[in-house]
Amino acid sequence: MVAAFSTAVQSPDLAQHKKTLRSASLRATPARLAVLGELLAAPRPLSHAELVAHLGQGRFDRATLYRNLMDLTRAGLVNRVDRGDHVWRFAPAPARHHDRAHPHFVCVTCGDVECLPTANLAIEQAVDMPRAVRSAHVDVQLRGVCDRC
Amino acid sequence: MVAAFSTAVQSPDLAQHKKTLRSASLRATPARLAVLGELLAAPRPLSHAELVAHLGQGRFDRATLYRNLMDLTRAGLVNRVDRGDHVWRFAPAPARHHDRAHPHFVCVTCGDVECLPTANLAIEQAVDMPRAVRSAHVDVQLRGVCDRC
DNA sequence: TTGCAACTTGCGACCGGGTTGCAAGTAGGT
DNA sequence: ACCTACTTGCAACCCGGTCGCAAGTTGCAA
Repeated sequence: MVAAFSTAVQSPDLAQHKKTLRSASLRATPARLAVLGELLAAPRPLSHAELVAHLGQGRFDRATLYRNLMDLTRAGLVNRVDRGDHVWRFAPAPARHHDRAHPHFVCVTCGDVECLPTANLAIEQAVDMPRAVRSAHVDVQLRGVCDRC
Repeated sequence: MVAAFSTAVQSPDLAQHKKTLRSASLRATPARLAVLGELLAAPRPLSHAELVAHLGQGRFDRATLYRNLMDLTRAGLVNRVDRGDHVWRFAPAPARHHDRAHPHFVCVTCGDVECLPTANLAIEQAVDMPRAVRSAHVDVQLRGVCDRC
């Protein structure tokens, strides 16, 4: 009964996150749910250290949090980004529309990544450019300070 | 006389590097000259660890090499770049033509940075884009694999 | 509901890049 | 040649990132 009760009162979010994990073939463990929930609730990408500060107070080990971040990243539920300060930050993966190439706006202050519409960028080709550029095999990043920062 | 002799036979490069350092208000110490020479001779940006491997064999301390890399970077003679693998790499600063904005091609494999002509990139503006993009306060990076890699 | 294999966790330890304090040594202007 | 400010070597430290292992959980299947 205790188990049944606690299941009944768990927040809709928690149930949703559980589904998300299971559909990614990941077990829904407390640590995993906490990590996912924390990342989804955070206003910006969190570093491993920040996550440890939030969830590590005797609740979860830093190695556990680290491995969960890796699991979520490998599963594609979370993106690992580098703001440029040599610290990995983790953000929930945005809705999948990455099948088609498009430029990204990367905030150099908060590390946030924003997708820009494909139509808004054009590159004139020239023969002396790297092959990767000519064949459009590049990730286009506009790096600057976002509106919030 | 010994001093005079060794000065006489020093390579043209060495003399040039000495000038470079002095014009940047940096003392021309052996370690500094070695670091600058190594970076200029290298075909690609070197990490601190690589530099230690090349020059550290009993010749210079890793802290010394580290501080010299920092000094050169601060002085603008060297650029510190991040390939994305969380290791700083140092490359001699290219001839200054960075007064006007232009896109960069960053090789995600070797870390090399190449400047592209301004005219070859055009960004269509839209009202819902970040202010930084609209005001062109962004560094445009095309990230891919360069021709050599 | 129970059983069990596979997966997770906590702990402890390690690694390596990056960084600093301090005392001894050196570059270079005068 | 001299003197001062800048450099060096050494030794240590910090911290993010990782891993091995034994104990604890999860969730499929019976």
